[in-house]
Amino acid sequence: MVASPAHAEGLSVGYLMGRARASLLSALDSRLERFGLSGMQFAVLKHVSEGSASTAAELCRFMQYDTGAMTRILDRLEERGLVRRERSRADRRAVVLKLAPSGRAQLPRLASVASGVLEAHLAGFSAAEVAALKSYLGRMIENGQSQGDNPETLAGSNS
Amino acid sequence: MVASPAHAEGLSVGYLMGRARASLLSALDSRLERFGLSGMQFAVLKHVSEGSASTAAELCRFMQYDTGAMTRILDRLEERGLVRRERSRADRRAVVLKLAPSGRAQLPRLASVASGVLEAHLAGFSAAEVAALKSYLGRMIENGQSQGDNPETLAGSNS
DNA sequence: GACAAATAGCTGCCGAGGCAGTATTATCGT
DNA sequence: ACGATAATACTGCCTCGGCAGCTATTTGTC
Repeated sequence: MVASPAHAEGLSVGYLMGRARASLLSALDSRLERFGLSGMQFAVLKHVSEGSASTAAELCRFMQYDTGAMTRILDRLEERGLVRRERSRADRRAVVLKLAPSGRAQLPRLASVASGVLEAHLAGFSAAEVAALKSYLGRMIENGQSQGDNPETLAGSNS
Repeated sequence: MVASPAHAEGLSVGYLMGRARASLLSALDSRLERFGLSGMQFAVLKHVSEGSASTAAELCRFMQYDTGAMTRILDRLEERGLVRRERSRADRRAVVLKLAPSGRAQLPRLASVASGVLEAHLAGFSAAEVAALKSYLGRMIENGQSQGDNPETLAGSNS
């Protein structure tokens, strides 16, 4: 009755994604531990360094992250002297984020650790397989966005 | 030196997995909300019903879940009359989990909601693509297990 | 049989993310 | 120019998962 029962079997896709993500995250955290950083803190640092976002709000939109949590992460990064916060003069609500010298100095090492973790998890993957994986995940995200807003779209179909 | 730099670009695989999983989870939670259950509670209920695990400890191993958190989830499920806990007579430390009648009655509806959410996220996927996705995730998990234990395996390769 | 080690389940504590509320500043309509 | 609306960043509050510690029970060793 439903589209294809083969898809659903046991929600295993969800479990596998959770496990794979947890493995990636905990490996990253454990390898960054000796730098006193969490994976999330590193990710923020990296985005700031790449200029993906210049303010906290942009960063939150870009990373789909809570603004409160972001404030606290930036607190830590600023305490440790890795990031600087400056009130923007163009928009005095906004805080401009900049990499502090210490952050700039440490970033390459951190980035190499992080990419090492990812490489290890993708060991044995061909470039085409990585691309396929990314594309699948992207499609799932898109599907989820279409669905997430209108809860009545899916009715649970049958008994 | 390392396998392929192309893999690493921006850790995007990690981000995509996080987003895809978050989308799946939040959709499941929001659709289960009117039943007063979280996605995690449903997952436990389902495993109990399928006999994947008959005790809390087995359930924790099977789902890679914390024992303390499991206790609290089972508390809720028992309060709501969906699950029964019985001290095992064979091993008086263990608690045997059984689906209560109310749980058994509600499960089909819940399961159909859950599989609907998954189906929606996998809309447009062929069976082969779903299989490939699962296989990729499985391989990442395996790679992570080999690596997670010995942190010095990966040295961060280069600058 | 007695003692050590391991296991099941539970509890308190901690850190992190999500959410609501607040003060400040921008923007838009009129 | 003025007021309504929105946006930024920050702060408590809540919940949840992970961890350490605890008791009761089982298993293994001598």
